[in-house]
Amino acid sequence: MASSKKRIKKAPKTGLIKLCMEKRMPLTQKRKLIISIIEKSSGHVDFEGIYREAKKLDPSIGIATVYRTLKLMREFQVVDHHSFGQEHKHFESPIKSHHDHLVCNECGNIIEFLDPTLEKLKLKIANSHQFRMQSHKLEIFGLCKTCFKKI
Amino acid sequence: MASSKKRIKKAPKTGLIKLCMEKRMPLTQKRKLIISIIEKSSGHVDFEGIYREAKKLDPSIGIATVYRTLKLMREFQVVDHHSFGQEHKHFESPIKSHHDHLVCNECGNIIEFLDPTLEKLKLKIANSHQFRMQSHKLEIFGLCKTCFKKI
DNA sequence: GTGATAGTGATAATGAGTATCGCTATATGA
DNA sequence: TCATATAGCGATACTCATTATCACTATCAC
Repeated sequence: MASSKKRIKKAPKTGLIKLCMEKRMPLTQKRKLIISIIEKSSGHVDFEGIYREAKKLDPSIGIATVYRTLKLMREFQVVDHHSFGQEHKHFESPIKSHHDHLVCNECGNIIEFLDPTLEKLKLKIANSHQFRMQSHKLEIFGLCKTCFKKI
Repeated sequence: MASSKKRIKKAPKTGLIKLCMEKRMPLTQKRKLIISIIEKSSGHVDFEGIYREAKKLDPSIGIATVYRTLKLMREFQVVDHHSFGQEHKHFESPIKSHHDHLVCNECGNIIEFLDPTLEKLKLKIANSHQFRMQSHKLEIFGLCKTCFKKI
């Protein structure tokens, strides 16, 4: 019967853990471990990376705990997650010229637009980072005219 | 033994089918059906929508054929597919302020950037469509400095 | 026609993510 | 200090979208 605490209530710890406490997300040693991994990975980590690192630091940790903690963190809005892959794919003819999208969070409707200033700016930004642009994608999420009126 | 042709070589058909022929993608009746569904859906369709419509127009069509055709079309670059969901999630601390991403297609590295002009422009575009912006995401894909030099 | 080959539908397999279950650790109260 | 309630845990069963497999069919070149 060691004294491994599962529910921690204090400890002013690092920024992200502090944020979790402020948002009243219940913390445990395992959760703190996962949180610190996300925080330490100064840029971006995917599930695989988090799980591998967590397993290394605490081999007893289960895959479900990592998934659960990430889900919990999303619910408490203490992580952002970006997706660079594809999930809910929409197909369209490439005969149409390039355009970007306004996606309504309420009705799911998609409005296409093309803004020449924006296109130029994208290229300018890439160039300023000595980055060779091949493709690009901008999505603006929010409420369309109709849904905004309803709410 | 009806005369349902499976491999079509001519017929100057619609724009998207023409594009397929130009790119030498082998066409069949079933494939043409799927292609026409994508083309007709003037905006965006997801798999579910394509399959439902295809099944309605030709109940004998199998789910595998729809998946196969879409995959083939991607390989022949005759469709664009956008994803508004999330697949390969990257997690990061929200303590960091908003920023966009340059994603290297070669090494997978991600460069963060923030451009005030861009941020203003996003809002301006949303407003011009009477769209209430809640969040937004810009990703520029291409080659980072290092990978560009290598190639 | 005859074989060779590509396309097809049904279905098995895969894999990421989630739900379930029995067990453990913690907190609270007597 | 012990008892009980409850949250968290790991293992694993399960789900569901997508892909691979397989036996069969249609088409093409001859």
